[in-house]
Amino acid sequence: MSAQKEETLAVRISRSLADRIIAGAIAPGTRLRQDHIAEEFGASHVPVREAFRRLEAQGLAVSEPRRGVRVASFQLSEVKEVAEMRAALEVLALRHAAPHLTPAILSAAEEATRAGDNSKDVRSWEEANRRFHRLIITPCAMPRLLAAIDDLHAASARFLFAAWRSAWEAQTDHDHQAILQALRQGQIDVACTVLSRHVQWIGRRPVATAGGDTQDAFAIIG
Amino acid sequence: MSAQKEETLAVRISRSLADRIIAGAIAPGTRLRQDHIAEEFGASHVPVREAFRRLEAQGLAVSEPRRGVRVASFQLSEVKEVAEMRAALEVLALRHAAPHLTPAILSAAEEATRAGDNSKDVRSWEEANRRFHRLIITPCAMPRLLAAIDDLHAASARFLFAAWRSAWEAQTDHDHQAILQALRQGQIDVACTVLSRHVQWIGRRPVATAGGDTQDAFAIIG
DNA sequence: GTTTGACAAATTATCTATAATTTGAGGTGG
DNA sequence: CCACCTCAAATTATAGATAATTTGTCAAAC
Repeated sequence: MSAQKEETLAVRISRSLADRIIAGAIAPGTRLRQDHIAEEFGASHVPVREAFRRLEAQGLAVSEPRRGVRVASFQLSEVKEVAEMRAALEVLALRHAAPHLTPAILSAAEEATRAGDNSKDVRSWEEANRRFHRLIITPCAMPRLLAAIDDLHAASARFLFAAWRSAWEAQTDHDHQAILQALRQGQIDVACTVLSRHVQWIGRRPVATAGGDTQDAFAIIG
Repeated sequence: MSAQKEETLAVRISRSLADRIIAGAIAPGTRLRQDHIAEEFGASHVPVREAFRRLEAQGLAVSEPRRGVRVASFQLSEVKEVAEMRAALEVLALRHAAPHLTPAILSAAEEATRAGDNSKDVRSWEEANRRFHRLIITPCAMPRLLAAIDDLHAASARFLFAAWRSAWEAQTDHDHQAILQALRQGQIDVACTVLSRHVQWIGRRPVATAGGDTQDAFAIIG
């Protein structure tokens, strides 16, 4: 057993909570009670509080002093903000990564695109989509930039799952194909332009609220 | 007295440590020992550990499980990375802020430029420079974006203070003036172009190392 | 003179118990 | 109905204890 692995308890707890928040398993606004969570993980409150600070930094939770920590809520304006930040940073990353892209990386990215097109549910589509984006930008070798983009992808996924919790129909991703084609032909500017537009495409979808009426939900589809 | 203010002890500790790390008062690589710091602040180790997680998220400290937390080190590649990220994100922010800029904001920014030009030391120059940049982008009203830019400014300041700890000679900032002029004339594209080049200008300066020889230090001057 | 090994000291990471403060809920009285 | 009081629950923080691990020292061996 063991599997202590070099990982601290706080990291494991924060990752586990992050997964649930992103998946929508814990609703926005829900209070995260340290003692309950500590009990759930068989831990004390100390690592739980550390996990809270990590979630806060990722923008997944908000802390009000003396009033505890809640799952962060989000609105349309935040979806737009994240989309534009992703566009700016992913384009920057792609420009640096482009000279280091190999045929092997590009075919792995193509495989990820196919996996996304054939996905039966949102979760596996999101996983494939994230894999595609990560593959083509990782060779930029800019750790701070990549970490920032990862956090933005987490936020994106949260929006997506909130809107498309069920009822997902995959469609072939022409943008991904266009990006790959441009990269293969060395047309970096074209690839960057398509990528920028791609991640800023915001889908809309009517969703039933708790009150019984429907209201539009928005998410980044790319 | 009191001044409990709505702030948690961990926040105060992390801010205090962040200031010292940015100012270069604690050298890169230095171990941050929780019990020592706890004693210094008259606190216990729990809020200190929370402060560490915050510093980690800001990129000012790195943590190795079971081996503690160290002040993050940095190299030229990281200076470049931060400069490019700042360029990408500040341009995005400026585009959104531009329509909301008022004459009052622009004259406050002009005042900040003058304050920078007349600064006698790096710290006050950095303060004025940061004020200028914050002023012209704050009206974008994108909290996540502004928070990300703030963190990048902290990293920038760290590079700057490491290279120009003493011996600072101020010079009139023509870029700031050009940006303001373009904004006044509604030439947003021009302002963005100048801003992008401006924050990517990396200064170089020979600095004496502990070993006795000199080596070049680099920093973002804008 | 290095290198190795053993042992002591320091440090991290965690738990448990406890105190102080604050929030929020509920009930009582005006 | 609203104001106010009380009280339970939760957060924030302290303190002390413990196991595991890292670090540092010092002497013996090569």
